[in-house]
Amino acid sequence: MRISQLAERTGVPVHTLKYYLREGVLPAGRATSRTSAEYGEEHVDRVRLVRALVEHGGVPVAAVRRIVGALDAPPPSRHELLGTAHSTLAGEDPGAAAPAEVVELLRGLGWCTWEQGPFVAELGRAVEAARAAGAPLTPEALRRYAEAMFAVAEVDVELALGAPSPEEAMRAVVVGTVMVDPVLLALRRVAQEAASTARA
Amino acid sequence: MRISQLAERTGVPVHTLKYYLREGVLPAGRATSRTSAEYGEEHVDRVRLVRALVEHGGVPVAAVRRIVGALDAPPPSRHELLGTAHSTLAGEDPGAAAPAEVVELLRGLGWCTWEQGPFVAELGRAVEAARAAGAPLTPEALRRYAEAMFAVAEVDVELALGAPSPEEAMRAVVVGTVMVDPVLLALRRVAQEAASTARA
DNA sequence: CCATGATGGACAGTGGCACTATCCACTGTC
DNA sequence: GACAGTGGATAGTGCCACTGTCCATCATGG
Repeated sequence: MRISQLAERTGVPVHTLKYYLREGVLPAGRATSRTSAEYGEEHVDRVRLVRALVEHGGVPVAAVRRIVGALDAPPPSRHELLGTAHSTLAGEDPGAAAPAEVVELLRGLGWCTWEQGPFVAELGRAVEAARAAGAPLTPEALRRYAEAMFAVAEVDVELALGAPSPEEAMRAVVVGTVMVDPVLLALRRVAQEAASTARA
Repeated sequence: MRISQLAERTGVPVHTLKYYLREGVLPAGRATSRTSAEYGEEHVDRVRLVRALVEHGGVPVAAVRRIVGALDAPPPSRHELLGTAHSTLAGEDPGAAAPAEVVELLRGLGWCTWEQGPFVAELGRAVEAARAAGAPLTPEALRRYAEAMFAVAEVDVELALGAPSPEEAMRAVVVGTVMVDPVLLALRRVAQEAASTARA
């Protein structure tokens, strides 16, 4: 199919598709001449993925480029799959070391995590910011939040392990992580109403 | 204290403080003359809150105005507190009705929720977007995510109920909801590593 | 065979947003 | 009484995701 048909199929304007091609988040079609190229179903999927990440996931286009790059690269073994996915999603440097409270929390929970990794540092920043804003985030509350999110992560891991191929697993981790975040936050709000009602 | 001292205390440039005054997210100081005003500790707290919401919470300044407006308004009874906080945080219209799957899920969980509310609709959109992006979000996985987030919400509600005053409770709900979101997402990533390691 | 319109490519422009800079009249302070 | 600080207004900056314009080239219907 030609670019105008790809635009029609996906509902994305031709101009935006050209922009995606320029930015490297959409692979070029198979050139049939110097002024035309052929696009396939994989391009439709890719466009849908990019739109979802940018629009609903709030991911910057530069990060989308890294993500789709990771999806296109030959996926490593399942062991390093999560590491590859995470380093793709983190992108930034850790910046500061994790505060003692966070490290202690993780150790107390018995989690085997990479304490120098970007997400532990990110967690430290987030906790600090919440406290600075005046949120009543006690260590006990944090521990219970962590246990709940461990249950979430177990589902994540099972979904990834259930994927038929390494490619699918990679997609499950990366897309699942980014796109399920808003689902979890919406569930949290709805659950707050339910929990509040249950208390009354 | 004067605006320059407020800037020094908070680390926010005077120009930005003037911008916050213009945008109505920072109340004016007590005018001591036509060219000077006196700011107090409550202004320091407010600036820290605004910075935290904008910088770490990614909240647009227009939404911050609504949030601080809700914090300043005399808080209603504890029963309607969550509703007030949520309508402040939602802002937007529900848009579309929630899909059948989501409504069914909530009923199956026995949650007493307002099915026409903005967050149920938001949840529907998020689920749809995740599926469109190719995330393997099975109904069973969604159910387990929901249960985990219910545990999160229980902590939220307890923190709010534990607040000494309605003002504090309002702050706990609004700030806690917005600023703890990044904490939860960071915990999810860290927990993924831990859960993945535990499986190996 | 040729007019017409689609295509790929380059590059500048748009709109939203969170600031940030400039300017001005005025005033508290040294 | 100089002078930096203040409030107020207006305009500009940088980032980012597009979006509009222009052009040479090419596919295709009449």
